[in-house]
Amino acid sequence: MMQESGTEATSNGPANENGGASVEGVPREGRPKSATPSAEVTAADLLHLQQHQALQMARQILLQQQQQSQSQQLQSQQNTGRKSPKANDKQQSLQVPVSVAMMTPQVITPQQMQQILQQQVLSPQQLQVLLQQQQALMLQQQLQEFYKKQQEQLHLQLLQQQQQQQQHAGSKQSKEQVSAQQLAFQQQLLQVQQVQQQHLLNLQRQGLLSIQPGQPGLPLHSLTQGMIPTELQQLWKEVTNAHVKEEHNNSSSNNGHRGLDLSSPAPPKNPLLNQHASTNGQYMSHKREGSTLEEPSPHSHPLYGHGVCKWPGCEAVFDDFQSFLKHLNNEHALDDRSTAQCRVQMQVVQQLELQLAKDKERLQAMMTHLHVKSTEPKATPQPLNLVSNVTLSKSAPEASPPLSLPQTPTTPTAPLTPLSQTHSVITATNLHSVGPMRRRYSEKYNMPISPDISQNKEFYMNTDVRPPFTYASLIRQAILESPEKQLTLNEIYNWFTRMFAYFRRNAATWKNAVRHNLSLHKCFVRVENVKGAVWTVDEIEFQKRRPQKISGSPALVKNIQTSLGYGPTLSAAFQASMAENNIPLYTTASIGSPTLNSLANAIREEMNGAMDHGNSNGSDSSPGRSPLPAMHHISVKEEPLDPEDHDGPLSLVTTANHSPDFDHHRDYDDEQGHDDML
DNA sequence: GATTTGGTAAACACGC
DNA sequence: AGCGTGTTTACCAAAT
Repeated sequence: MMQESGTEATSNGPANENGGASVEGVPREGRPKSATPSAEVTAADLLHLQQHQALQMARQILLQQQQQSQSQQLQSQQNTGRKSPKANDKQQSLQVPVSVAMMTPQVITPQQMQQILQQQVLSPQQLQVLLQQQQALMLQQQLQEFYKKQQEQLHLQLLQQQQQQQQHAGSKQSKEQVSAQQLAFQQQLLQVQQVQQQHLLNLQRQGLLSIQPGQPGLPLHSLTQGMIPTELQQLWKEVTNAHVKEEHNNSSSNNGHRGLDLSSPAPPKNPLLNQHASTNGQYMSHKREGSTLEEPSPHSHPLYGHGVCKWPGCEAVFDDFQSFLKHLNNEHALDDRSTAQCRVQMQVVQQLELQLAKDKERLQAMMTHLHVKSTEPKATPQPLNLVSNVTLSKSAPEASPPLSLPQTPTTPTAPLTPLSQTHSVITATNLHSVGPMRRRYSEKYNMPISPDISQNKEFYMNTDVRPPFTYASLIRQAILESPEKQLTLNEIYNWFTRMFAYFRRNAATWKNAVRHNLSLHKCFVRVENVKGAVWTVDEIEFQKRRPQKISGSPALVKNIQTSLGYGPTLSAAFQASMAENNIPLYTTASIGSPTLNSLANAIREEMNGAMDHGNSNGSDSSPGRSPLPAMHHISVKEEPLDPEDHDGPLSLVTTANHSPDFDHHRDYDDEQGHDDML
């Protein structure tokens, strides 16, 4: 395998040889090169340091403000405060209701919100608004403070530099150096300011910063809509975590040196804090799975976990179970408050049950629709992607091609990516209904299929249902899933039979189709190899296919691509070189967190959809915008300038050495004879 | 209704 | 000769 990629460069001329092309020579930044590197580095380092400092300060301010705003808001609501069992002088002195005063990370959990609700006569909506307000407020203040500080420090630094330079004022050379240095630094400053402004603007646009301190009832619709709940929680957790952290480690306050909270919510370092964070928030619990925290203790109690009292709103920490029991009997005895809390908890449970019932119902309806005889809806915990266009596939171990998109079929007649059944429930005969289903959901938005496949892998593997993807998509998927991003024809066959029960029949038919597609589509590039010929994917071409038609104007498409930097030239040389160097270009799968990826994907999907429907011919989103999803091995067929001409014979000599050493599993080819049903 | 796209079938060529 | 691979053409159906 490895030799293949290594040697193919020699064996195939046009495909790979432009690898050394100097496309990357394009300067990425417009930064003046005159400045000496060392000076730039120094400035950058300083800036970095100062950003850290500013961030820390911002964090501190945030924490203080958070406290204040929380206590203020809640005090204004009512004053029936109860002291927290937790040892926290500050907050005790504030005499704020326990559940809110202890704005530990769990504050976002429904239980606590509910408790606040019941304690404070707040409706859930009010509560939510309250939290959102606080969050927005904090963010705003934090950001502003941070930016202000950052700018101040930058200016300060600039001044210092100038002073230094004046002292040094000597030779002409050093003067030039100095001015270049200054220039670079000023540019940096400008850049920072611009980024800040943009950031604030963005936040404002999102509604994040639109809330003014005294302005009640401004929900963060856009925020909550734009962000996945987990992201929100993460964000909130980050903020509140910092809060706790600050309180706990006031002496050794060197912890908060992480990056800007907004962009890089890092997991808390302090296990204790994390433990707090996951105490009674069911959202967090799964994140801590596998840790020792989940181990059953000898003294197990539903309300006692990780050394913390899990009574809603109470996070009292106990070293031993006995003291917890004592606390439970004392603090949570049968009184009005506890009763009310219990009622609220019941409501929570009821809500959840209601939701569960609804989902079950939906599942039933879906299964009925799919003619699945499900004698019992074994509410398996969503083995397949039901709701999660956004939650990326569980990041399949293989670096599945990025750029996932909506697998929600848009057509009712779709073979439908199976929803909530396990393959064990569905038999081949049950779902065999699909005839010559030629439609191509995967193509609708240039939709790669990886999420669907990875999520419904089991299903497709075991159910004789035709996958709702085109051959081209499947072939591409097969190739991209391979470690080398290249497969022989036989390997592609094997992938098909391995991954899809459906393709274990009618081999002659679909194999022919596979071959046909490989030859027909420009996106599949045949590369000579020592061991024979392998097929690779030209991602650009793949993305190109659809929009060309949509836009109706190949020239326009080309223009756009060029303007986006993915013009044909680039696709030829750049891809090749990237592929050769095994550099992932812009694979969303390779960078960023899954959630961010999913966000990006969702956005991209939206854009694709919008463009698609909006027939904005110039918008052909995918080729340029979907950012070169996987520039895995890519070679380019001749004459890349002609998008439509795919009848020209390849310049590659087709000396197909079949790889005889490949494991031929022909397990499923026995039925080659009958090509029925298709 | 024309065009595009994908699926299927089939013929053909080539090399092993 | 048979098989696998690859190319190409033709036709049909669905979507645009």
